[in-house]
Amino acid sequence: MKLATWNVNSLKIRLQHLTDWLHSAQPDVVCLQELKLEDVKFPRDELAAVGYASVFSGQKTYNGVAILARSPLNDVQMGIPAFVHEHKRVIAATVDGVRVICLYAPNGQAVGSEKYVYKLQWYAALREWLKDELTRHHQLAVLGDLNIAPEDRDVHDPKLWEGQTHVSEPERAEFRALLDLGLKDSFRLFEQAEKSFSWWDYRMVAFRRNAGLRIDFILLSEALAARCTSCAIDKAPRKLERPSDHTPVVVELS
DNA sequence: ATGGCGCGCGCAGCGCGA
Repeated sequence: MKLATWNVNSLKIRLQHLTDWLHSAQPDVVCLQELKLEDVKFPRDELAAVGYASVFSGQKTYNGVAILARSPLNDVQMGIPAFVHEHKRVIAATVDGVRVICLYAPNGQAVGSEKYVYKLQWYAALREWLKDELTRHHQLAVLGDLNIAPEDRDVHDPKLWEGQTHVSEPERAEFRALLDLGLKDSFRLFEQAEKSFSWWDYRMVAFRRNAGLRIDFILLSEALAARCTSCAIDKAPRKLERPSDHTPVVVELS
């Protein structure tokens, strides 16, 4: 079973990239973020035509999350139950016995800003919810754009980023709190190249300079981590014309 | 190196992302 996450930065613009990638990568489950479209505009039929069922929670212009799967998606839940908010950042569903949670974490804008405070509140609510979810679902995967670079090795230039959002200590503490629930960062279960990133700024030819961050993750419960045989970042879609600024992360489970 | 990009909205230029 192959699970993937990809922040597409507008599904409307990236639909062709997505369907091409589904064809070449052959994932069983894909979590998408930053759809930037209303549910009535979600390309359900186009995705069904290439073999994927979908559940989605979108809104105009901002945010928006979806799960695609080749098997039926059951017990769909949108949002964090105890954190009611208009932002569409969370969707969950069960596929082939695996509880799949798709997340688009708040950006946080700048340390100390209102949006930063909201980001930390969102993470506090997420942590409590996932703690509960892990008692209900043995086989649980959390996939998405978490907007935190957990360690300095996940940052192209830690000195440049020092004290910025995505790397601040309270954000990193929230990431570690997810690991403390028993979730594993699947990427770090395996040997990886140095300077492996999942996002690169559109500006300053950042991709060519590999000036990126690793902020997209697949976290696995212990039962799923035991089944995990690989985790990789697929940089190919970032090299296309008009790419998303993020690229897919993929795990394989036995 | 402090923004140069790319998106949505909507028709000019701004908010936002990370």
